[in-house]
Amino acid sequence: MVRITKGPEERRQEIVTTARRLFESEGYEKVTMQRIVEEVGIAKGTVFYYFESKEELLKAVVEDIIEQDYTRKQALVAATGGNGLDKIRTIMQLDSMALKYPKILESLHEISNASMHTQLLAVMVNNEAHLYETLISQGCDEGIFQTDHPLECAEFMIAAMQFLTDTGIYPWDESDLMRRVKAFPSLVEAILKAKPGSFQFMVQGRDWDIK
Amino acid sequence: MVRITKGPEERRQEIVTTARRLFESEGYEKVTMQRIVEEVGIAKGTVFYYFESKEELLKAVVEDIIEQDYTRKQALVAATGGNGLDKIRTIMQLDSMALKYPKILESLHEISNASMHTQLLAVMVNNEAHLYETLISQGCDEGIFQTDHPLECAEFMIAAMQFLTDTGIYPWDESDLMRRVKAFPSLVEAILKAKPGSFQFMVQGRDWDIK
DNA sequence: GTCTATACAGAGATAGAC
DNA sequence: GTCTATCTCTGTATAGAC
Repeated sequence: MVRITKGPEERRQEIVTTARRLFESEGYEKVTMQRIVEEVGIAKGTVFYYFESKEELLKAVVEDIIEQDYTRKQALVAATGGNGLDKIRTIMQLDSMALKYPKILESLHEISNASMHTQLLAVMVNNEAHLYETLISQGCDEGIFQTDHPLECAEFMIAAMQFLTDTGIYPWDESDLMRRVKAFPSLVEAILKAKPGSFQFMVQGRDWDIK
Repeated sequence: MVRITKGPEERRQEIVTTARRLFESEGYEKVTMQRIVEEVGIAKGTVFYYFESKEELLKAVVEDIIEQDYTRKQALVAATGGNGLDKIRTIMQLDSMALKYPKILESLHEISNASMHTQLLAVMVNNEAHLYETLISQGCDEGIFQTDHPLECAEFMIAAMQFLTDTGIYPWDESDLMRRVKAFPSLVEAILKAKPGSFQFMVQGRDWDIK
């Protein structure tokens, strides 16, 4: 058989990218190592040369997703002007966009995806919380928010909102989703002691109202 | 070989109980069907007669856990007097007890357990939220809380608190856990617009302060 | 250092006898 | 309703070619 040698970083990234695509579209448990190596066009042993196990590969994929997402958001925040609320609005709206598109297949409620989703969620909470913390602190300085625990506020809100709306984690009813998203603004405003209506943007421009 | 026939419900429950014990102590993914049937003392085919797949068996186990937990809490609430806050305190303290003991083995942070934990968490949120909703509404009537969304408040708080403190879901640092739990009272008070200090009991009588 | 090819124990699942 | 026997295919390990 033809032997193709590539630089180690290139090959590694190739595996991660392919695995990510397959995991995202068909679920971690359903995708076999066999399938991955066929798609990449390498031998089975090669994957195990780069990653000790399937779980290690999953970790790498999760890091890949998080890193990409985080970088994009941080750049966006840096490029955005305005007060803390304006900046939070910017990244929150980015989230709602990102949530819609690539989840079509995922939302086939598979328990099989749970390991991947949970890990993703946990790492995301860790990362995003620090981003939000900065913006919440800024808002406190500007007098539009008020809290003694900006980081914990951020973690609390992100964890709850992600968990309660991600249909990849659990097949929530559509009516449950609507109900929850409609309540989010007042909940967030209560936590941050923000002016009523500040977070109303969270339910606007969405299909929640129409359905 | 000896052939033992039992009533279908008895046998089913026997399988669920054994599977639950093994899943809880060693993790869902690590426990094989082979292991389960050996422990129960039946043939492999029998399990597949009762449950279509290993995942179906997991569902049954999760329901078993939730049901037991929910029944106990509901009875406790019914037996407790006082206002909404008193009752919430009662079940919240029950939680912290339940969390401590049977998790010793689980807290070996295994990705393998994620599917089970996530499912458990989601079903628990669904169930407990309704319990808390009643108590929050009662508190609103009594003038000690204030919210337009008692159910969504409940879901939000339960999801966030469980997710951020369950080391079976993700191996959080101990310092993260302490930090978060210490912030919970003021976050919950903000959401429910309760009197400052109302939920201070959440951090008392715990080991958080000592460590 | 990179990679292929192949081997293998053990997993979840199934068919059909009892 | 329960058993045994058996199937397929998985994740993983490894020997050795380039």
